[in-house]
Order: sequence, then structure tokens, then C-alpha cells
Amino acid sequence: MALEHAILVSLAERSASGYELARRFDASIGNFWKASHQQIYKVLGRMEADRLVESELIAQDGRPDKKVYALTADGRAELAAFTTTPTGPEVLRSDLAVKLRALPFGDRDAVIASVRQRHADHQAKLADYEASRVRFYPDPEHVPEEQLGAWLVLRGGIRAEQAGLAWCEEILQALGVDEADR
Amino acid sequence: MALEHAILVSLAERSASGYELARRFDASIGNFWKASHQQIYKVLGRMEADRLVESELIAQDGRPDKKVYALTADGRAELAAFTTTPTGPEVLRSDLAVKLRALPFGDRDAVIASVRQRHADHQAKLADYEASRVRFYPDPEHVPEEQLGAWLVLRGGIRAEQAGLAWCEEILQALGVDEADR
DNA sequence: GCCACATGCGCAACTAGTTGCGTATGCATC
DNA sequence: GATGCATACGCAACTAGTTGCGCATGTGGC
Repeated sequence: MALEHAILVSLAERSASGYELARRFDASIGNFWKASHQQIYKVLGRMEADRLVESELIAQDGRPDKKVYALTADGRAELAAFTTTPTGPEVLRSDLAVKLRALPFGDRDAVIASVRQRHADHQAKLADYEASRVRFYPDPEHVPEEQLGAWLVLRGGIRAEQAGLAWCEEILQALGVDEADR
Repeated sequence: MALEHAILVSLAERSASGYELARRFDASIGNFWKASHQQIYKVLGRMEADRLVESELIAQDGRPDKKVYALTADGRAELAAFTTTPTGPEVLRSDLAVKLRALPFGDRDAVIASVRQRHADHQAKLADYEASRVRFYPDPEHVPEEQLGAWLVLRGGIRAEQAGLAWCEEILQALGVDEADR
């Protein structure tokens, strides 16, 4: 299960509570792996039973207690082992593509609306990524070794969003949507 | 469930048996929605119970009988309705990104091997798409209206593969893999 | 005083998808 | 004659992920 490994990576970078992990999955880690908080708590519980992580209960004042999870030696070993496993081909699931293919059998204007929405999503995400790039990597020519992986992931995100954006524009053009309306 | 809609689209284009659908999901439809034959049979069963599709048993000689599924009026209505539903943001799941992010905690050479594999996957897929493009759309400037959706999906696939390929090349370069070894 | 929101945890019930297996026929290859 | 592959269907058991709900506290706004 790869959610497990995404959590291991996140905790390797910094120990955190389930709640904090859930927020990271809404933000940085979530850029390449989505997970709901329920799923995260469930998996954390199993991972603790498997001794990949261990938790410490931290009392806070003015806030509920929290359980901070940290990697164990087994967890670090599992993460290292994961990097050596072969990576299968990417699993694609594009509901927008299903809708496009359904064009001859459906509502053209509604599909256009979906494409416009996706176009806006890509723009927002791209702006988000660009902000991260400026903030965390002021000198892209000399990214420190320990940040290289994260930097490359960000670059991949930017490339994917740019490709998605260009695709949306091609679709709108092909469907005869006026440039001014885009 | 979107697999249901992917099947509806496929059957709208042409009636087919479960086995034939499974092969389409290994090829054209599978370019944007993966499904195993077990999953397809399961969903087809439910769709028939829901009267979205109906089946006819066809005897063949030299081969097992087959059950050919066709859309019902309800199925066509459901497909049309699907195109009018709002499309949520894309759900990303990149295990390669997880591995990249795990670089400081794992095996660099093994990660490079995964990137190389992905690079080859993208090249193969791209070659595949280019072949489809040449074969089915000899005149890209004038794609017939009824093929427009399928054409745009193919264009999206090509764009995604190109972006993935460029990303792999950037990664290999950043990780100091010799150009000659790529 | 009430409502919304953030922090923090989680269960229960469900749907979706994977993995492994089983059944049967016919054709081609070694 | 055995082995493997293509055609054709599916069940059973499992894992992964979603949806909906519940509980508790404190802060800030109207």
C-alpha cells in the first residue's frame, strides 16, 4: 500500500500527529497523494501495530491532547526498502476524458463547463506551485542535496499542471469556445 | 462510480461482451481508465440489474458462448446525465513522487532505476499514441465532429506522456545520470 | 448567549478495486 | 502428447478508500 509509504516519507521529514499529517495531505504531500483524515488514522493505527511508527501522547493546554507519531527503526528500514521496489506503470483515471469521449452522447455545454472548471483548477494549482518554488527554492540552479527529491516532485507537479492547462486550452479551442470567454 | 460511466461510453460506441470490454480497457479506453476483467464483470452485473445495459447470449462455434451487452434507453440517459455532473479536481497518485521524496532516506540507484523504467514506459506509450494518431486521424486539422471527443482524449494522452517524459529527463539530469546512459 | 470554526481523535457502514483461483474449449507449437 | 495461449465467463476473499457520523475543547465574531 502506497499511502503507508507516503505517511512514512512525511514522518521521516518530520514527526507529526494524525491531524498534522492530514493537513500535509491537504497541502504538500497531497500534491501527489490524496488521503482523508479517516484513512490516515486507520493506516496509522495499523502501522503502529506493525511497529513501523510509535506514538507519544502530548498534553497541550487550550487544545485537545495529541498523539505524535515518529518512525521506528523498522519504519525507516521499510521506507528504504520501498525505494528499491520496482515501480509499476502509472494508473490513469481521468473522468474528464470519460466525459469528452461521451461528447456525442451527452451535453456539449455541460462538458465545456467541466473543462473550464478544470482549466481554472490547473491555473490555481500552478499559481500555488509557483509560490512554493519562489519561497522554498530561491536558487533553482543550486538546490541542496537533501531537498533535491522534494524539488523534483515540485517540478513534476508544475509540468503536469502546465500540460493539463494546455490541454484544456486545446479542448476549448477545438470546441469553438471564444478566446474572450476563456 | 466512474468505471460505470467508462463502460457506458465504451458500449455506446459499440456493443460488446465483457471479454471485449476488458480488452478495450487494456487498450483505448484503458488509456484514461484502468479496470481488470473481474471488476468489469462485477460492474456489468450490477448495471444489468439496474437496467442500464441488457445482454444477449450469442453462441459461437469453435469458441465459448458470449454475452453481448448493449445500452438500454436508461443507460443512454444515465450517460447523458453523467456529462452534466460537475467534475471534481483530479485525484493524483504518484508512487514515483513518493519515492523521489524518499530519496534522502532510501537507495538512490534504485530510485534512478525506477525513473529510467518510467522513462521507457512514457516513450512506449507515446509511440503507441503517435501510431493511433497517424492511423485514425490522418488530417488533424479536420477531425469529424463525432470523433472530436476521442481525438481530444488522444491529444491529452500525448500531452501527458510528453510531460512525463520531460520530467523523467529532468530528474535523470538532476541526479547526475550521464546523457549517454539514458 | 449562540454559532461557526479550528484543533484533535476516531468508529461504522459502505463502495471500489485487487489478487488469486476455477472452469471450459480450441488452436498452434514443440 | 504436452504446454501454452486465446477465447469466454465468473466467484471468493481481501485491501483500500469514501461517506457519514460522533465526541471533546477553546477561540472569535455577531
